Amino acid sequence: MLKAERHKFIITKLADEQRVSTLTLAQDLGVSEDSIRRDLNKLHEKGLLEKVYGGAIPLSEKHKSVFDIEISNEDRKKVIGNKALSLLQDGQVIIMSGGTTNLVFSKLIPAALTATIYTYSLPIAMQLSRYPNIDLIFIGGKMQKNAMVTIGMDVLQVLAKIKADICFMGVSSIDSKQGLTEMGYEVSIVKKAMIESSEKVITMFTSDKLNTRKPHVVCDLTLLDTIITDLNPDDSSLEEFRKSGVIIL
Amino acid sequence: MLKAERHKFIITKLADEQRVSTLTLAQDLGVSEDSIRRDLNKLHEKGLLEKVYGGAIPLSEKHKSVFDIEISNEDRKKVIGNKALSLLQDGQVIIMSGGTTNLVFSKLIPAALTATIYTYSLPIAMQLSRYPNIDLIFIGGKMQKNAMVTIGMDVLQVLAKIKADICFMGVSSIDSKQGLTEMGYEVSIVKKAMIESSEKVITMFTSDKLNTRKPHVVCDLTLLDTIITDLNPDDSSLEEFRKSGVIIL
DNA sequence: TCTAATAATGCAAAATAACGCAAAAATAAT
DNA sequence: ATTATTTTTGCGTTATTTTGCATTATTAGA
Repeated sequence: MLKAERHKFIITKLADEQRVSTLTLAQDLGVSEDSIRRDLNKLHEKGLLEKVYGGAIPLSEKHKSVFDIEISNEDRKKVIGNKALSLLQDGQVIIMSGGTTNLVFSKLIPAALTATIYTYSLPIAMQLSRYPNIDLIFIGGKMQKNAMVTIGMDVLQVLAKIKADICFMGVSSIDSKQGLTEMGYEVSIVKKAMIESSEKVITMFTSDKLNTRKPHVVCDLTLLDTIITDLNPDDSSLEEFRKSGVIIL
Repeated sequence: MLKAERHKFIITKLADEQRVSTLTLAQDLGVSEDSIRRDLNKLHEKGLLEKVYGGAIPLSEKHKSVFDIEISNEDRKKVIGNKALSLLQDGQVIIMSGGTTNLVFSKLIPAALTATIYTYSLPIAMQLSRYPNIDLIFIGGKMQKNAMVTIGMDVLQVLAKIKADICFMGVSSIDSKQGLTEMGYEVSIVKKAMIESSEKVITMFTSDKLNTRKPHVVCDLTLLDTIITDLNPDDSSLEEFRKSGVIIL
């Protein structure tokens, strides 16, 4: 049994049972407890588990790196993303806002897509950088660190100069009367600029955002071309939106 | 038995059993363990398997997500990063280039540091976005997708307008005669601009980059203020650099 | 505080790997 | 064919890694 196999076994068992004990592992794998301890130390160094007295437990959420982003309601967001795929066409110029909905959407984009995409979100840019046929342009500026997006004048200046075919916009809050609203003033300004620069505006949001409000207004529903939710397009809770004439997917 | 046949056998067996041992393979194929080791090394170089003590295992499906970045020689890079920490001061304006050395360095920065940092590397920006007291500015532009950095005119324009106290620069190649050189033309231009915009220029590189060359010249040694390697500052292989008067950490 | 369990450390033996080298084998050149 | 050249191979030697044990800390819990 190779050391690497032991490591794999330990990781697997840990994921399975949420805890492993030094003694049990030693018996399972037929090696001394010392070896197991050394394995556990190695795996701990690699940041794959948390050592505790008597064994090990999975990594606590805190120590995870910035690079793995927590996505809530991922399933719903996949539903939304899949609907959005139908709007993509080769050759488009696209603006993508930040947010985890857009991030999930990015992962669903077919590898062959040819397009030019502007974004100001770090995680989305990283995701899109694996697509060989996408011209990717990052809109620089001051970083809003929690959301990992750029904001401010620099962003507005760039947006003012471009003209996109379509923009995919995640939203914080949407309400049939108030329209789109955001928590941060600066983000709301950036979104306004995005809308200005795009031929078509697609908003994507999970149904829990429905009929909620935030301090800063982005725009009202009339400026939106399409909204995409995880709900069935003719769900009753979308009634008000249907009246406003926006396309619902 | 031809070498190519052995290779094929090894790959097949590995796919089959998820592990191969040097000893067993030697017996199976009727050659010495040395030959098997050489085979395994070759196959490892080709990126077809993962070598481990006692044999080999299939490639770990690690960097499946764009978000986890493979860092080679991480230990050495940590040594470099730790040395570089001594150059940080509160209140500095800093430019950071891309590269994994800088990424490792970023992770080592003390949480309390107050500074303004410009960067054009997505992974580094993500990493730095967890520091509460750092003003982070991302330099936008067209993305060079494999390196996850922006390049081109937009980057140059921003760099031309800023004046930093210090810049931390990873390098592809350095040679005591040729100076700094890069694989890509555009990256070389960006680095030139970085140097222009910075009071002090710090270059960081692992010792395997020493005395190597790439097509595009960035600058010669005289423009560098400090170089940081994983070697002891008075290592003999740094002799030429000492003569040029640059500070060596 | 005391005690039993668990961990860390240093060490030597065994296993494995790396290195240099010369013989053997394969390949290319004449 | 045969000579020259490169590649491959196995062996001896020297590192490096792994392992279990003995010993010495450290920890958790009564």
